[in-house]
Amino acid sequence: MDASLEPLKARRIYLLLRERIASGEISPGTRLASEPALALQHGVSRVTIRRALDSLATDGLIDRRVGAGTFVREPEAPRPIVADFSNMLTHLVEMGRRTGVRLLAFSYVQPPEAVAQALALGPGERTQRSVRVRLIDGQPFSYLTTHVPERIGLTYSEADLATVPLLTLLEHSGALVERASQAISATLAGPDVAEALGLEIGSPLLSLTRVVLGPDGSGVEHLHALYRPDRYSFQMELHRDGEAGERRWSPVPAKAC
Amino acid sequence: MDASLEPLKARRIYLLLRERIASGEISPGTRLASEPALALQHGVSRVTIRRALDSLATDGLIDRRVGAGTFVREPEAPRPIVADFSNMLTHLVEMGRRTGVRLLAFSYVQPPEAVAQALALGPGERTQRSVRVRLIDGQPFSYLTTHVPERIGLTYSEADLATVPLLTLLEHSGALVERASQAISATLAGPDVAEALGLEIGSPLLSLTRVVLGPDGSGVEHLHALYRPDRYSFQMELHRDGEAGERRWSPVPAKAC
DNA sequence: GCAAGTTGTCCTATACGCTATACAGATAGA
DNA sequence: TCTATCTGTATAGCGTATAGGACAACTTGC
Repeated sequence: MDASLEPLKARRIYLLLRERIASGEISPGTRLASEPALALQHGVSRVTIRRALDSLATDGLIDRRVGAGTFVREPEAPRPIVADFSNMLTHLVEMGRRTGVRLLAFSYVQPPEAVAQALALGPGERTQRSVRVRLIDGQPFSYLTTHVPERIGLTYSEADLATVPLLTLLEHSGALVERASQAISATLAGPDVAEALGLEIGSPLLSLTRVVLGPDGSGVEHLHALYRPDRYSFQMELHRDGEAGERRWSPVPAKAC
Repeated sequence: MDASLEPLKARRIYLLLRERIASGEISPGTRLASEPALALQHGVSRVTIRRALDSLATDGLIDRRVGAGTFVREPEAPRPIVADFSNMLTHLVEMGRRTGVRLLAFSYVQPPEAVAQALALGPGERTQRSVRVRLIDGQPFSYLTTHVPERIGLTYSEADLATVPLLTLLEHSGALVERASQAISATLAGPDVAEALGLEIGSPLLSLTRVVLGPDGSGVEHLHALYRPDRYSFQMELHRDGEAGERRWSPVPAKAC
């Protein structure tokens, strides 16, 4: 979780062991090789091994017992939030979890080239830019940067944005929301995002870019979202469809939530 | 490409800038902030900034001009592959791109606990484990670890696996493939994955875990896939559906490919 | 042409990652 | 109980990354 301040060699070994544990290659309850043994195996000093194990320990992945050894801990299952392909949070209500929003920035700006192009804006056309952090049970899990064309953004206030979902604001404002295209990728946490999400710089993040368009192809919203993978993931059910030779996966429609 | 011997801070800044360039956050042709400015922004010395820029320069991502500044170079256009929500590669044929597979490992093993559970295996039941790297135009973009119950895996050979898509093998073998559930997340590259994908250790990766089940709920395949985000991303089209007050996104069905 | 600002190069002092070693306290097995 | 082995802790020393300068060569805009 916080291996980013870690030196090079220790970080490498940390990632290596973390991968082996996560993949189940080293199953829970197993005793790891001793620190001197690991040092020998990896060709580093024992101090370096200890640094790696320290990180694993603060991640809660291992259990160190003096005199006995180091053991892989049973996962605690603080289950992350799960969203389906349409990015709706599911089961939030059933689980009795509370979400919140912190508005970090709000202003009207000249949008980045990529955003202007995606929203099909004219040259010089400005956008309302907002940066929000979403929380679940008081813990931040996503960092959202949105751009909305100025004429649409002016229909609601900064205070609205901090309380009402953006898409609701847009549809109440009369903007017609017809379709969207989104891409999912991965990236690293920069300094600002890392701080807002309570992460180390260089932590992995799930990245989502969504462009919402109206019926006439005009841009309504540009969303760039970064998620903590330990607290949020996309999940979807697929069904095998089609005739033999032409079979493929198709999505199972989302349950309302 | 190889900054692996690079020190800590310089490496971080290298990764950060590289990510921003790859994601288009800093568009091609743009001039970067000056080295002293970058040093100030990131709270490091100019020497460190220069180390990071050196790596970007040898990667061919930036263009440094004495007296003028540092500029983001136009990408050489190895556009990333795009997959839709059902994880089908799209437009591969139209683009005339060739994919390949390298088989890194193949054996029958006692599966990790998590896998055994997902596939609903009995205790002691073994699986066929394979590790493959997929290539596009000779470049690796994904690292796939699959587990298949032994009785199903025995119906095809190691050579088959290196040439024919796994799902095709499974369906030809008589296994009934009914549905699947998958989760998308993000993680960091460990040493082995990093080498196989030609990345630095600690690079961000898109992670997909898919469990394929037969009609009776029996496990058919467990897939753990890691993707280079610069060469691969998930993309999907959504449509706004439902009555007012109950509106939500639904997926636009994939085009056959 | 000139001034301001940029990258390229060199320097020294400091900070720190890493190694190597030693020893104390806890544990487990014979 | 005794012994081997493990983790926890501390120390000293080396090599190098980093900080913080200074200066030259070059470009751009005025």
